[in-house]
Amino acid sequence: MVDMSDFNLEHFLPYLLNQAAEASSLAFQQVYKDRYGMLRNEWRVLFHLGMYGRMTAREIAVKAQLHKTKISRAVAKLEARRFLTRTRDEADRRVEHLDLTTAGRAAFRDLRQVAERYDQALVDDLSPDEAAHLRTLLTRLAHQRVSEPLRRK
Amino acid sequence: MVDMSDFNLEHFLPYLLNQAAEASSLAFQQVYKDRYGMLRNEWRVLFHLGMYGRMTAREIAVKAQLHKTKISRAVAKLEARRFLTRTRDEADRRVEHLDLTTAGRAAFRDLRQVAERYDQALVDDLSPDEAAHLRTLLTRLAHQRVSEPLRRK
DNA sequence: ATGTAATAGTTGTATTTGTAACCAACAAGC
DNA sequence: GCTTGTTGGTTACAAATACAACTATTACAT
Repeated sequence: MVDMSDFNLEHFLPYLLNQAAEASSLAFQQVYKDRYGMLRNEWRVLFHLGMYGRMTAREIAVKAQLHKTKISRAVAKLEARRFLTRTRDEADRRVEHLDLTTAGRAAFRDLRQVAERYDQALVDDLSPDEAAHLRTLLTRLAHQRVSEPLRRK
Repeated sequence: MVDMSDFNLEHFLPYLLNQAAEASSLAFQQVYKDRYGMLRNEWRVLFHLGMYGRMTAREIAVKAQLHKTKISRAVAKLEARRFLTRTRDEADRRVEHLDLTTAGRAAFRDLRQVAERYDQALVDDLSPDEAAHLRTLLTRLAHQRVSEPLRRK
C-alpha cells in the first residue's frame, strides 16, 4: 500500500499548541489592548519588568526568547506612553536599564491580577496535579530544540 | 500587605502555550518554507485539503479557526504555485471547491511525513499515555472560550 | 417581484513583523 | 596607538497581517 499514514492534523503538536495558544490568548489580549492599547510584545516587556524589576533590553530578549528588534520597538512604545524609563549605564554606555514608572507598575498590577484570574479559569476543570503537570510539559516543550528528524527521507 | 501575589509569568498558561507553540513550530516551519516557499497559512490550507480532500474556503476557515482573508490569500498563493485548483460550484455560484493538484498532493505527502516524524521527536521523552493526555488537554484548551473572569475588579 | 439581509470570497489600507544593514561603544590583538 | 571583531540597540524596507469595506450571489420576507 502506497499512501499509508495514520497522521492526524488535529493531533499534530505544533498545530495543536498554536490553536491552544491562540485560543487562550484571545480574551486576555483583548484586555491589555482595550485598557492600555498594548500589543503582545509590549505586554511581555511590561510583565518582565513588573516581575523581575530593572532589566536591560537584551536581558528581556533572552528571557522572553524574543528578537531584539521586537524588544526595541516595544520599549519605544512603552516609553512613549510613559510606562517605563531608560537609564544609560555609565560603565558600559551601550547598555540601557529599563524601569517601570508608577503608571507602568499600576498597569502591571492591574493586568497581573487579570492574568491570575484568567489563568485560574483556564485550568478550572483540571485537578491541581493535572495543571501542574501540564505546565511542566509545556515548559519542556518551550525549551526543547528539535532538529534531527527533519532531514529528507 | 498591599502588593501580594504569587503570580508567576513563566507559569502563565497563555504565555507558556505561546512559547511552546513558537518553539515547536520553528524547525518544522523551516522545512515547508525552505522546500516549498510556504507560509504558515499556506501549509495549513495544504494540510486540510490533503487530510480531508475537497473543501471550500469557508469550510477550511471554520475547521482551522482562521479568518477568511487569511484563507483567501493562502489559496491564491497555493493556486499561483499550482498546488491547488478552484472549481466554481454550479448550484451555488458564490462557492468554490478547492482540490490539490498532483504537485499539491506530493508536497502534502512529503510534509506529512516530516510532520509525523517531527511530532514523534517532540514527544520522544514522554510515555504514550502522557502524550495522549497532553493532546487531550490541549484540544480542550484550543476549544475553550473564557470570558467571565475578565471583568474589571 | 422586489427589497433586505445574509453568505462566499476578495481587495484596500494602515499596522505590524522579519531580516538585514546599520551605528555606537567596548574588547582584544598586535 | 590602530585594526578587527563583538555586543547593545536602532532603523529601513519588504513582506505579512488585521480590519473594514467591497462585489457577487443566494435566501428570505413581504
